[in-house]
Amino acid sequence: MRIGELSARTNTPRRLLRYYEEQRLIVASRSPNGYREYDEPTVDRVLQIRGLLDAGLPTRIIKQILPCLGKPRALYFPDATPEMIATLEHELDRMTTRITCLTHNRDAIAEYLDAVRDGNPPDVLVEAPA
Amino acid sequence: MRIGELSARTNTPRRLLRYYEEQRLIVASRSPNGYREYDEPTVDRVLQIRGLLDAGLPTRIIKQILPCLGKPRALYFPDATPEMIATLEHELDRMTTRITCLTHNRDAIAEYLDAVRDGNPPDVLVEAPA
DNA sequence: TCGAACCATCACATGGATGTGAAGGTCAAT
DNA sequence: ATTGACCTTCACATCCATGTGATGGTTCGA
Repeated sequence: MRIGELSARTNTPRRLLRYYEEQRLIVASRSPNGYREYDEPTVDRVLQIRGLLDAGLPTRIIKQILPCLGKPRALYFPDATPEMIATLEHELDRMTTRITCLTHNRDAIAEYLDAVRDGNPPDVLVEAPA
Repeated sequence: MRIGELSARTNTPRRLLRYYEEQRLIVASRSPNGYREYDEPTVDRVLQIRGLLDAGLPTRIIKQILPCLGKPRALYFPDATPEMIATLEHELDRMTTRITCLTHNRDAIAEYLDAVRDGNPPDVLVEAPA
């Protein structure tokens, strides 16, 4: 498919698809006329990239992580240098921390919203900032 | 305490503490000489801010979320306008999505690392990109 | 009284993910 | 043959969280 369709199906601006390619997160072949041509799996890949990006990972890291993910696990299997392993381990920790933090705060917000929704707003209303 | 101590205790550059104040995420009183003066709870607050920031929330959102969090729940209780509730609900969804995505990918990475560590690297090594 | 270690404000720089638009090629339908 | 909807590259702009440094005030101990 061409960039327009990929853009539509992933809900991602064309600009960004080109950017991801520039960052070597995705690849595209070219039609004789120079148009980018994407294959089907790219759709999922872009979705995953967006997810990770939105989750706060920079493209630099995503680039390292992606190859270790998809179904056909070993499809692209870069030499797992110790240095890269270390990066992954580090990022693993960061992700766990993030998850904890996010979960924590999400639960707090949920609880808060529940309280408000039940017409059961917090007991005291001490101060309302300007 | 003054900014130096807060910076040390939260492991946060002074520059950022001033920035958070500018974004109205924290407040500081001033000593007669103009120095910022922080109270104890600010330490936790900064930590929480950093966590949320690292989790990918922008200060704009954090500002809205923070008041709904801390222990003395109703301490700052802005009028919960329907519009703000909507924002919170929306952000709640986003956080959940994020958590799912992060968890998903983290598990995949963990699994991958386990495999590599066990001297049990993926079966096939198809292609190593330049 | 001098220097070191704080603090202040201001302002400009950077990096990463994006937005936006110009200038132009391709192609299908009219 | 022209129009309109695609596509290309290039380049500059924006937002946000940060870095960095200039310039100067305050406080304290040697």
